[in-house]
Amino acid sequence: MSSPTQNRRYANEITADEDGERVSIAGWVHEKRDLGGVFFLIVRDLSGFAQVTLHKSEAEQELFERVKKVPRESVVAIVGKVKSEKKAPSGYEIIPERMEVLSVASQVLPLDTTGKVGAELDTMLDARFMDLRTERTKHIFIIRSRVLKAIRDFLDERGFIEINTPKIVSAATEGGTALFPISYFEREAFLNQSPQLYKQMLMASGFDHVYEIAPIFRAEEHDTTKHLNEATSVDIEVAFVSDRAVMEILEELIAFVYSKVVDYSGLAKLNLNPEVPKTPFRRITYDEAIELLSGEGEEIEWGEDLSTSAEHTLGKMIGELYFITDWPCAIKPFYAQPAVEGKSICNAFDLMHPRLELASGSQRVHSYELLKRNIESKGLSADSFEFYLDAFRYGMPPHAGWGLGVERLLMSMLEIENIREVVLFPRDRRRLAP
RNA sequence: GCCCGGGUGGUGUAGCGGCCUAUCAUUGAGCCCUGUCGAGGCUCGGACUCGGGUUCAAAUCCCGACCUGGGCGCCA
Repeated sequence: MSSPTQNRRYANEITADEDGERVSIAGWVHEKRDLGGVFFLIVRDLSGFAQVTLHKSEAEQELFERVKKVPRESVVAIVGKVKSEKKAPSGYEIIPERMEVLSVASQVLPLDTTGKVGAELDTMLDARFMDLRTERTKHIFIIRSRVLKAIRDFLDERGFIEINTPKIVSAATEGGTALFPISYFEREAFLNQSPQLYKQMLMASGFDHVYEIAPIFRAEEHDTTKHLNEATSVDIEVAFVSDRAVMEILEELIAFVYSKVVDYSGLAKLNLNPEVPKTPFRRITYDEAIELLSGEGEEIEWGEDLSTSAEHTLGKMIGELYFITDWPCAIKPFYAQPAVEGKSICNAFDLMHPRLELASGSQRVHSYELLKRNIESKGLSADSFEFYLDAFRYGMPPHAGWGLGVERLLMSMLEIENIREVVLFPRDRRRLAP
């Protein structure tokens, strides 16, 4: 006897046109509906659902009893004949000849996979393997995959080279966030907070368009719906261009990603109907942002970063994706290029969604002397940046770039409130397993 | 880190001093039913986070621990 999973088909590939043909499906027992004389077994696979139908009077008794007994969420392989049937949800059903139980599921289940009863996020994450069997969660991660593919397609198309930089780094970093220390043989090392220094060093190498999609680690003890301790960042760096050029790449990329998501049929399962944002995105300067906020009674002192409530207020006023440009250098990293030498405004920008910040970038300092001065003026030691600064001494072109949070992009596109929902196995202040 | 909430069957919830032998739904076990698609009907099983206190009486009030949701801060 052949393997029951040989020539296995997906549920949504089978059509009523195949009436009478023998097919093989495999998946999880989603639901069982026992009507007495007729029994329906709903089998779920990646593609969707297949209805397996048994009539008590026609089916082989032993098979009928076994099908009735198989616990929900068990893994089964079914071989049977396709029957065109208008009363079946997808226009066809399968009249089984064989059923093999490949794995019996224990009862009772840690959460409901049919969507009848909800589950709290914590319950979902504890039983993520099962949560992924629900339609909603499954589609979130299929969309995530499409988003990442769209990003790669877009950047590849424009001649970018994909790079991989180290995730274990020495102490020198751009500052700001706290790092996770790790033991590296006899030395202390850290998990990287961003590929910033490395992607910039590549600008000196002649690789003048690079991108990386990789994890970043932040040891902040933040406990919010939009922060993770391990996140995925899309970083690009481009030589011989200004901040304006990389802003254009960013907005076109975002629009392209949206266009690849809106035509995904699974969006219906999330009850979403997103629109592709129009480019170019609105641009306001930091000064204009402060003024707008002041008009709403929200006073930000010049030179201070925008508070969460300021971000929300601005977001409500603008109501779409927008850039904030011309930031005070004081609240941007040392590598942000001043608009005019010696001035306090930098060629730096943030890409904002009405609910949260998605990306930030800038024109970079490419002068060795200025960069060294900037590092020192931020209270950092130039010595520990030697490996980085060296790249600026032997021919560093002007360059610009940005970093985009994949999870934040996803949660904003899909109107998901908690960032943990768009990560398979999120890492936060408390969660280290699964 | 600060400030507010919340921990009740597997899951999601109601109850918020005595009416609790704790509600409802779903899940589980079993039975009836030949077209279900959140199937329907009937029977049964299953829970008050832990420790201390107040009280004649605690799921309910107080204290502590642990877990957890949100807002803010930090941060991207």
